[in-house]
Amino acid sequence: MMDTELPKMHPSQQDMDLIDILWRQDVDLGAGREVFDFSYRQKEVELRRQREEEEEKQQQRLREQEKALLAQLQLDEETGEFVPRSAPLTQTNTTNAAVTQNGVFAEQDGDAMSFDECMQLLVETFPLDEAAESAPPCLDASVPPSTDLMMPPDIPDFTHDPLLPGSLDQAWMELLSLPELQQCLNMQMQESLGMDGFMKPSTDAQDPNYSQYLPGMDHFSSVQTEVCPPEYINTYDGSFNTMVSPNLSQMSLNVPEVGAEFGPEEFNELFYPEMEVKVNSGPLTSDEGSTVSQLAEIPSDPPVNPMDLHSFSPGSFSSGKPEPMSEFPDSDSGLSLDSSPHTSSPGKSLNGDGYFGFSDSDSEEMDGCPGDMESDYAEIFPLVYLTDGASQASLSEKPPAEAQQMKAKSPKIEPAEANGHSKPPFTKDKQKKRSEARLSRDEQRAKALQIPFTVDKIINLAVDDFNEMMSKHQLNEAQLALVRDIRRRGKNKVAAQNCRKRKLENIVGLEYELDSLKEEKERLVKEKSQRSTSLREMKQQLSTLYHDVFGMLRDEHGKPFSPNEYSLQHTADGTVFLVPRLKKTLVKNN
DNA sequence: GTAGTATGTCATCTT
DNA sequence: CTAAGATGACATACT
Repeated sequence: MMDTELPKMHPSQQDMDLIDILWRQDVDLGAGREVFDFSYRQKEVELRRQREEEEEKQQQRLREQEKALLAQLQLDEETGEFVPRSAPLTQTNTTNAAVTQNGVFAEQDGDAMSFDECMQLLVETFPLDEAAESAPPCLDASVPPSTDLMMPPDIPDFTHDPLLPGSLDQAWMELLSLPELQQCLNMQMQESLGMDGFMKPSTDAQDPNYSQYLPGMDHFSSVQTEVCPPEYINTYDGSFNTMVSPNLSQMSLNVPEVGAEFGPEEFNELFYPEMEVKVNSGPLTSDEGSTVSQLAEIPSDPPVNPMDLHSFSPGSFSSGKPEPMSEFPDSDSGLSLDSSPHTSSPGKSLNGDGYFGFSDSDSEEMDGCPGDMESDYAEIFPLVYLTDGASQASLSEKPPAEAQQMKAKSPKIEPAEANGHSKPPFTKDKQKKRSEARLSRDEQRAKALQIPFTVDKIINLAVDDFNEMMSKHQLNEAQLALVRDIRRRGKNKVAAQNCRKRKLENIVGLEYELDSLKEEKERLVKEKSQRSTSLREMKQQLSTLYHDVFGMLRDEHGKPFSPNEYSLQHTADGTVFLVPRLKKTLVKNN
């Protein structure tokens, strides 16, 4: 709810600005308001580039914001469902949160100090040994999961983020300043880190999907449930659960998120110098040994960077072996999902039937083509992936499901999935999702038949190149037919888009023409009126002149001629005759 | 539930 | 004649 609204705010504002600018430009160019639309269209080509740049910047900013907010947003949804809402908080959300939340939040400001103090206290209270057991475990657990699970999802976002490091920092600071976090820290300190009995299963908060999709992570979830105190979970659940290892304190919970973006090492250096030592140094004791070991394995590899993603060639992914970790479809979808609030999508937790779309569709998809789809997408539509960050994330989750639909040819499946998410967090992206799904449909078909080309190539290659490409591979009838269909559909799709665009432009052009004609008509009517008036005046003058001249004429007796009996007529050469009316009529009659 | 819109797809015509 | 493009008509999804 909040998330959808917030993002829109910025765009609208910017859009308005942009429109304003464009309009002003048009005005400068002499376009009137009436013709604004049309001129706008006509200059579209010229302005498009500019607009796109603007939009891209805007989108990036949006993504940043969304990303920063995602966690909290998720929190809202999930908490709303499962737990007393603890408040996530971003500048934008703060207002709402403050209203809905209890007094705890009122104290947000000035919490930063408490956090530092907490850390200090923690260090003091728990020598390295203990820290290794308690705090470090949290970090470890949290970090690894984030890197492991979230890597794919984060990547897209991450690619965007580098440009705006500030946002991350800000989000971080916000997280750190969270009252819950502080509270947790305090509690943790008080209770010491011996959280053994602490945790009780709050799987609700936890995202079952991860375990489902990431076999390796199962133990994580279990560990979480055991270790994490319900209160903590409740407060943080949402995005945090999914992203962070549960066993950690709030702090740890937050950590993973950051770690995912910065990489564990960086994160540790920044916020947990001491912790870092422990984590890195040590085999983790406690019940999470397994997790720890995983962590160790999963090292503090910095999250994959954008370039890395790019480097992934479809071929490598589509090699055909489903690799649970790297290839996992979830990773793809998760890729988008994790970073986005989706991870915490309420639907999942509530229904418990696993990730929306992933459960069934994934399995199906898997059989046909191990989840390399996404990777392929990344290659085929790199821009989309790299530029679309958050929104894309939401999109990516759907494709599988939709693809399934397509396969089954039963669009009705979607509603069922929709149920899965009682409320899709990012409905605004649905269009994109849809289009993406469309593309993925052919993609999936191609995958299913193991067609060795990308849909992109199939569609966009020139005839000669296409034929050459086809000749290099032995394809069976079905494959050939599919390739032809894909090419035909792809080209027709583009043609349809062009056609519609043209039609729209024609309509706009005709509207403009209509306006022009109306204006001209008005002008002509006005001109006619003026000329009519002028003519009347001239007639009047002529009449006056006539009477003056006629009145000055005298016959041989010095008497004026009667206007009833005579009239004045003039010839082309300017000669004027006095013609008897009767005579004239007689002449005429003759 | 309906109307309007956007988009993909197919059939057909045109280039 | 074929391929590609253009376009009307239809289906579907979404708002």
